[in-house]
Amino acid sequence: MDESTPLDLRILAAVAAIPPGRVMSYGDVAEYAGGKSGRTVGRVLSQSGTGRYDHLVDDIENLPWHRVLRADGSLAVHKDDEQRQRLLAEGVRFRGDRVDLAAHRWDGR
DNA sequence: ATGTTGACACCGG
DNA sequence: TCCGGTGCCAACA
Repeated sequence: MDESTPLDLRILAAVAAIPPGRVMSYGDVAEYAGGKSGRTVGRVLSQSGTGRYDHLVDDIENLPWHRVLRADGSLAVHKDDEQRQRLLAEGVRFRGDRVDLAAHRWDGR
């Protein structure tokens, strides 16, 4: 995955690489994928379900978008319900309405 | 070209 | 800790 790869694709690949039970913030993914800001990551994920990237990602239906959350551990505002269920199902611990980042944050290795 | 709009982040009160 | 304001980047109208 080098510089020639489109940013959108690198972001999707980074998300797809997050192991079950682990999470990354939008900013983390942006940095890991060589992007500029977390906003870009949020934009790509928001489009991942519209068919925009169906031709670029093999199993887009199975993209673990729920493992990406805000820097403070709070969930994506529009999909928070489903996101919480999916994370709980993977054993992710919550502190109230936020994920315990210290315990689940993935560094890409 | 110019303003608006987000699945964001950081800082100060 | 909660809330606003401010900075950001790219897509869109």
